[in-house]
Amino acid sequence: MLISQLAQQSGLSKDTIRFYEKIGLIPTPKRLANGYRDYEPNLVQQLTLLAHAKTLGFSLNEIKQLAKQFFSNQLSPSEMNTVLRQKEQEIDEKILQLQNFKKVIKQTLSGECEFKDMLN
Amino acid sequence: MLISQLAQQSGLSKDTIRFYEKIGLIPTPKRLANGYRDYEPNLVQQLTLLAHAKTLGFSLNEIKQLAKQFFSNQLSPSEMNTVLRQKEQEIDEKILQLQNFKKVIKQTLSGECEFKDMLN
DNA sequence: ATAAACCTTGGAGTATGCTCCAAGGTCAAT
DNA sequence: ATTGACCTTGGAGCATACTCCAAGGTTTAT
Repeated sequence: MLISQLAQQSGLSKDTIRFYEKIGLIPTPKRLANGYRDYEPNLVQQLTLLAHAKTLGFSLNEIKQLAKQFFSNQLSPSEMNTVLRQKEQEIDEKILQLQNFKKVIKQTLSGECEFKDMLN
Repeated sequence: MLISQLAQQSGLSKDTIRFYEKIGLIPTPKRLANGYRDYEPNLVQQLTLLAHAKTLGFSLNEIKQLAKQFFSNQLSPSEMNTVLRQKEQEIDEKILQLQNFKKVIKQTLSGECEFKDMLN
């Protein structure tokens, strides 16, 4: 799979994909005889997951560290468990914050919001 | 309320608060006779809300536009309703993505994850 | 009246995350 | 064999969001 196709299917730009490779966020792909990058099709899903993580407020570095921890095999099963449970908790917090946002929006919809002086 | 106190209570730095004022994200505060900024205590909650929005992946510009739309009074009630319902939907999507994340984490916890080749 | 702890402005610098060349090689079609 | 559509690298440039001076004014405490 060439980079254009991967770009098109993942929704990321070719430059972005090469940039992610440069910073070690995705594995260096195999190369064809002519030097072109040759991607595994499953990278589409990985990039999609990555893009979702970004819209959820995770930085590239956080994503990188997270993936490293997950797949390094340098963690004992119990350490791995701890990392995952902790991440699960962070995600639960984000969900709570979003639900709180929804509440603010609903209050605004029903005219009960007291944040009207937020802007001048 | 002086800027140091606001910084301390909101968890943002003084520079960040002044920066947010410069880009019009928060109202320009009253000034004391000596020129010092004098903040309303309720700005603490607004800054906290803002910080939460940031960790949820909203950019300062999105937050600004959102707040503008909400409080501009240039929207008819029905337009306002449309904006809010749309935002509510975006939030629901984020919640779904987070829940999907949790699922991936749980699969990893139980050893069913197929993303092990994500990093080299 | 001098120090310590506040505040002000303007502007420079930094980190992150792309985004866009420029210069050149490859490949398929006409 | 030339056009057009791919690909490569390296490096510059850009938007966002701070972060950190420098130079100076204010206030309180000794």
